[in-house]
Amino acid sequence: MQICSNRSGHVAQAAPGAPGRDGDLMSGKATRDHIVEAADRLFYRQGYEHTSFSDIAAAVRISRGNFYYHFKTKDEILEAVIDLRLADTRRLLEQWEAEGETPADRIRCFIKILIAHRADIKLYGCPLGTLSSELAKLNHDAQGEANRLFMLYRTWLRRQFTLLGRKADADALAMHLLARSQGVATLASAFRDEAFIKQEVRQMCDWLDACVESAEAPDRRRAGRAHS
Amino acid sequence: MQICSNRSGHVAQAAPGAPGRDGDLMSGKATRDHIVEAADRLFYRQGYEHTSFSDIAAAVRISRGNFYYHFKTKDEILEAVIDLRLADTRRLLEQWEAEGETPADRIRCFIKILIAHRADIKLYGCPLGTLSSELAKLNHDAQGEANRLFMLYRTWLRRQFTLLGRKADADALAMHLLARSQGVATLASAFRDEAFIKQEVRQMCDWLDACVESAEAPDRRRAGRAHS
DNA sequence: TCAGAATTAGGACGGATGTCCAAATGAATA
DNA sequence: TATTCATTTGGACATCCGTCCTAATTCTGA
Repeated sequence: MQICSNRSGHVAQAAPGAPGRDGDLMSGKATRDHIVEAADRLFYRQGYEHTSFSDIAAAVRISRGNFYYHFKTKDEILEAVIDLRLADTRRLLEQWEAEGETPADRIRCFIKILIAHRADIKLYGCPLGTLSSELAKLNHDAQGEANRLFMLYRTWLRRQFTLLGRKADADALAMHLLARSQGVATLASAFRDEAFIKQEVRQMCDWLDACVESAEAPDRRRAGRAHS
Repeated sequence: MQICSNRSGHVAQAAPGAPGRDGDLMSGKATRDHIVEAADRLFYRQGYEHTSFSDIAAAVRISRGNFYYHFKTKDEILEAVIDLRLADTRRLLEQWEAEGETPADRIRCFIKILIAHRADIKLYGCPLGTLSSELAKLNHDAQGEANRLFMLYRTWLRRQFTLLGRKADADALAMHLLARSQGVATLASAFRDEAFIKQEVRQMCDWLDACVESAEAPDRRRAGRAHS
């Protein structure tokens, strides 16, 4: 669900007094990071297969041949991009963990990420879902790695729902919420409709409130209708 | 939502006494249809960009050069595939219209298509959603045409919800249901989980029942919680 | 300052792709 | 049978892609 780079700085170890455009002076390790960041953005916006080495090279402003020094194959770049996203996601989840006081608050953080990234979602869909389905069609080896991103959110949400008092169906609730987010992203992108995102986010928040209610009063079966 | 060819026959004008495998004798127009059908299936399973002329040619068992006679460009094949899917979808919707006695029954037909095609969805996702997001990333001209597929379902569902007595929010309900279907397909494919499909379909049916209830008793605001 | 390592640039390569064409084949008609 | 048209074939083509190599450049430490 995170949209590309919510990493802190751009240059890891910025060289002193580098004038002009960003990344003029990049010391060793930084170039690799630049490549991965540019690939991350391009894979999201254009798709993995439709992004060529030249595209990334042009974005980072290095020569095409330079890639071979940092990555042997295109698959290695994909792997690095996925690792980057995994790390970013872990950081994001930790942040929510720290910010939200109650489990419901934290889940709301998850839901509201659709709002925060609505402009990108409208144009490019969800970075998780679109990458996952592309790799599925390519029968790509990294498919399993990419789906670990989904798994990260799934287990995190499951824990939140468990803490909420819905231990029995915590995983089902996590999957349900993930699916709804995915669906919202897909349709918002297809219809280029940001308002739909807001509308559905409101409903998901309402649904979450109902979950909390039914967890607090487990004998009250009526509220379970929303999610058996 | 329809999964590839639910068309009636395979060969349009079958030559008499054609033995062996299907499509041995194909008379003129039939070859074009064969190409489109094979492309339909391959675009769904491998994606549009990742499917080459050679792939389709091998599937139809014609020479690669033969394409130029039937289609000038690859885009033209895509266009034909989308047109085919549009026609199939229209036929499907008409069928549901005839089969279902109540609007709720007809909407249930829509929901249950996830069950009917769960094996394909698990492997390749939803043909609408995956094509839509692929074309979005390619910035392909046919993107608008592809999204007319979504529009077909949207307007059909909207009409059903209107007939159900939910005229005010019929479109929102239609979009909501479309989004949930998309999300279910995406996650079922990512996690290779057919059981999840069944589980979510059950919930969608429950949700539909709640919609019917709240439509029959519009003063009863409590039920609206499921979908404000 | 200078040698050696790290990094980058530029291009060669084989293969695959979409496009396009001329010749061959087949079917139907006169 | 001879002619005409529709259909199919196999391959040429220019281009792009991922990969890989070598030479140049830059950086680093003694």
